[in-house]
Amino acid sequence: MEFRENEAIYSQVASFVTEQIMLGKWLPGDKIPSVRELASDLQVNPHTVVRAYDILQTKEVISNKRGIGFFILTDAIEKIKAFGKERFMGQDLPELLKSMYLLDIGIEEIAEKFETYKTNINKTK
Amino acid sequence: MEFRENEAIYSQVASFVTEQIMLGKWLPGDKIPSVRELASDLQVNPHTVVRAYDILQTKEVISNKRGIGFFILTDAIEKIKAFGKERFMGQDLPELLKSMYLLDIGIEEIAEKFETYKTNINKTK
Amino acid sequence: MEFRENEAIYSQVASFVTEQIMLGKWLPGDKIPSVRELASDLQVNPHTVVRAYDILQTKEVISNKRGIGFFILTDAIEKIKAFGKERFMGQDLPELLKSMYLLDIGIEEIAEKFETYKTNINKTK
Amino acid sequence: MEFRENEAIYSQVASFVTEQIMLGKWLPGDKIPSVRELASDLQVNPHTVVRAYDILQTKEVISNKRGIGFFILTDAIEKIKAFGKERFMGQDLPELLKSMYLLDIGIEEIAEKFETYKTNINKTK
DNA sequence: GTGGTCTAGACCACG
DNA sequence: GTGGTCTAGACCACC
Repeated sequence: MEFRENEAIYSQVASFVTEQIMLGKWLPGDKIPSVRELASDLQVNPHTVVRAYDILQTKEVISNKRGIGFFILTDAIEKIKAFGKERFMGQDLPELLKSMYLLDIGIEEIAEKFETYKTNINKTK
Repeated sequence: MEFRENEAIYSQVASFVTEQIMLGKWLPGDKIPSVRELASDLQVNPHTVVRAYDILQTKEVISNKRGIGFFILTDAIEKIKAFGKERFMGQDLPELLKSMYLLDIGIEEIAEKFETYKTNINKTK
Repeated sequence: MEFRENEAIYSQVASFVTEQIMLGKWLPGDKIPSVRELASDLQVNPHTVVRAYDILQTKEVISNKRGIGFFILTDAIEKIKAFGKERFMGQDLPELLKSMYLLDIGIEEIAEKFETYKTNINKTK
Repeated sequence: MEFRENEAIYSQVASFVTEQIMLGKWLPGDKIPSVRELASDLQVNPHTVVRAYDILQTKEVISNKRGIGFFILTDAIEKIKAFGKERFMGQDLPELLKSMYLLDIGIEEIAEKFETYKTNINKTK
């Protein structure tokens, strides 16, 4: 896996996990890869995965069964949506609107890109 | 002025300057505040303003007349739009579309917020 | 049975056994549940129960009759009180007093809660 | 500084900081020692102090001024009391009451120890 | 096997 | 100077 330069790896690992859940690749109730396993898969230090799992645990997306591993909580998807929407509405969206206004970009252009994006996603499925 | 946690202050200072220009508060050809003055106004370290001006100079938005100060270049607005659009289309927008897709946010919601945003901007003018 | 996060499960299992004895639910001289039985009842790994019984054996609260099972020793209650009081006075209480002092909690508040606690216990009997 | 065996060092460092505040040795609004400084003072790895500060920042006891250091928030004492009281009432107190009941310890004994504790504290002041 | 913690040492962006 | 991040490697308790 490749990581973006401008965001901390542990944060991207956490996002990776949430995406697996949101895309239905990992299911609520299931065990997720162990710290060492995911670290090996993603070619990062176990410490970094620990930090990512720690964040997800705080957000009540995953939970630790001692001595066994981490499991996806049954209401993980709702939690992810709640956190994500809060962030989107409070931070991302205001930035987006400001950029659109200042750069003189119309909503039609965004709508078009969004359609293209969704089409591409469905193709790769 | 208050700064967002997730972005470097010098970067937000640079954005502040470009916004003044885009909003027509500071005009091309005019002199902008001295490093010390802006640092004092925004309550930041002068070092930080130097770095912001440095970036804007690299982007050919402002120019330094030695011993006098920094001036907004005549084609600053075009430069800002070019840089801004590139960044927006290449980096910000893809992230946003992904969030919208995963969080199940429709384009209509964005369109509505955008209208509200534009209305509010015009009121404050 | 639910377990507290901050304490090892085997330790809580051991506490569970001592409580059954102190509350008179299990009597000195009697046989206690087999490792497998208790593990099944409490939904824990048999390994964990083994460890708990091991500790209680060391503290001379229970004793193993090979091939038959574990039995509560006749002086179990005295042993439990001795161990418990030592731990309470030497470790738990000092921490608690410090917390009470720093958080500005009065002894009256504790006394009141204690009365309520005792009343509730007697009701459930 | 010496650390207890049964509690993580980072947690004890966090407690150390809160105690300095509660005892009035460090004041709200003031800067606390830098990560490296405290790590050196307490003879621990800087990483460990980072983790402690991270927790305190989450609890809104301290706040980071970028490039300068961590500062005690003005309402730190209230925050500490709130967190502490919640923990005490929800976790420590129930344990305390149970121990008192099972070990047959009276409230008078606790009261006496508490008085002794407070007297000793005042002497060392 | 699992996660949790700690150290040592390095590099980086930021102010 | 400040904090933030990452790695490598080790040890531990627990299940």
